[in-house]
Amino acid sequence: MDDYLKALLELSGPAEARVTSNALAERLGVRAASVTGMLQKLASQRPPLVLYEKHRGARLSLAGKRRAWEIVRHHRLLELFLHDVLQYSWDEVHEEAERLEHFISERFEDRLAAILGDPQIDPHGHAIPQKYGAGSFSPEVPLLKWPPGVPATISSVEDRDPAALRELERLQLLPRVALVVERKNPQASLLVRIAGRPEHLRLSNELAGHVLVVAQQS
Amino acid sequence: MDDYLKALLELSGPAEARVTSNALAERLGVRAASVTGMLQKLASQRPPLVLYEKHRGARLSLAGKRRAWEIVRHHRLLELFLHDVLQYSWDEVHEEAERLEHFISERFEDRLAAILGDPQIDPHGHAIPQKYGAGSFSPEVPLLKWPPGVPATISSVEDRDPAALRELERLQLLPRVALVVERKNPQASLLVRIAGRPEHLRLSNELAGHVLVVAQQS
DNA sequence: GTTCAAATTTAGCCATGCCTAAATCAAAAT
DNA sequence: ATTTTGATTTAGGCATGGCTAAATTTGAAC
Repeated sequence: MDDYLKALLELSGPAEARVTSNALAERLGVRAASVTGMLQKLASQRPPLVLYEKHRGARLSLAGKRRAWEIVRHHRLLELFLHDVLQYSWDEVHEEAERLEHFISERFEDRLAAILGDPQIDPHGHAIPQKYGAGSFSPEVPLLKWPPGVPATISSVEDRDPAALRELERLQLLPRVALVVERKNPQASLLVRIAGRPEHLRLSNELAGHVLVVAQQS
Repeated sequence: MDDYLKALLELSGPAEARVTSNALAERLGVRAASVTGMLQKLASQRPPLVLYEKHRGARLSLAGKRRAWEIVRHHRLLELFLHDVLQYSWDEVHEEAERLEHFISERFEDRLAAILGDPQIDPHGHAIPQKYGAGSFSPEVPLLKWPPGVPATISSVEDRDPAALRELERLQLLPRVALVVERKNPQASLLVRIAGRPEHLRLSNELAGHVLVVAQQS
């Protein structure tokens, strides 16, 4: 159930657009028929967690959003804890956090935040929502879509793909690193240069798709 | 499933006696009929996790024992972590550990043990089994059954009852504390004196039942 | 040895969340 | 405006682990 709410949050984005059953099914790795069933259940909870109109997708209700952001907070606090305290590498944290996020108590959440010093950012550069907070989406854009020549800073990286994360670490493409896209090779790859380094890096579109950037920090 | 294995481990004790469906049902807070169903399932796993003869109870198989001790290790490592790192009080750790013990990975277990310094004892005085180890039962006996006048040391306390734990903490009846049973009042209470203190404490049988002791440490 | 009570098991049901296959709807193309 | 096709929903099953109520077995008391 939590997984559906989280997927809705992430797929509907800042505009809170409706999300189709198919999109949810793909994201969650289940069949569309299962999604329909679950959406019906979520919509018939009291209070409803999603607003669902058949054949036109679903979006989160207020209660659904609250719960979804809470789970995201759990996830990101756990990732940071696993990384900083338990010495997980950054490609290992997602899977474990994904499992545990559903089971930690309010107290665990609070204590974790306390020993981590009320952190704002997780190991992949994602903002950790405040408690009871509605969370927010930052205005980052995929590196793939960034205009060549314009200085950018990596704001975050997609956390779900361990192999990609290992590769990004090897290339030192980490959050807060400044770079410039030198040249785009639309169907295949991207040439980038990290600020303050001479050499160029060639990134597959696949890999660049995992990197999100914002305009150069002053 | 894990819960059944753990309950079997704890109820069958060092002698590995068979445990009846009823005893399991009581410990797990489910109906006896549910226990029968689960025992049948556990016995028909490959390899079987329990050895079950209908109408005469069940005991753990080797594989069942392995899994049960692993869960106990998870539980006690988590309790110690919650207490020492996340600053839980000792009456709060059980419930959270009970939930999380099922979901932490091997890696989590290992890292936890590492940052805790490969600990041997949890906050309630219970031995933390070694990894892959078969665990063992220490020769502790309930304070209620300890002979009056013979010096004893608290080895551990029952971790499942938060109210009792708060009371024990208030009275300073903690693991490694030495004491003597002054007088027994079979149907009601116990008079004890903590070593090096003048005053006597009156413990209800109920409370004393939560305390386990061993012969005085040299 | 029979009876009876308590313990245990069987039978059949509920909810959760997944599945496949079949039906249906909606929207794009004619 | 109709057809077609792809998206979506319905219908009916499966496994998990609970439940109640009704058998059945065991073992203790006569």
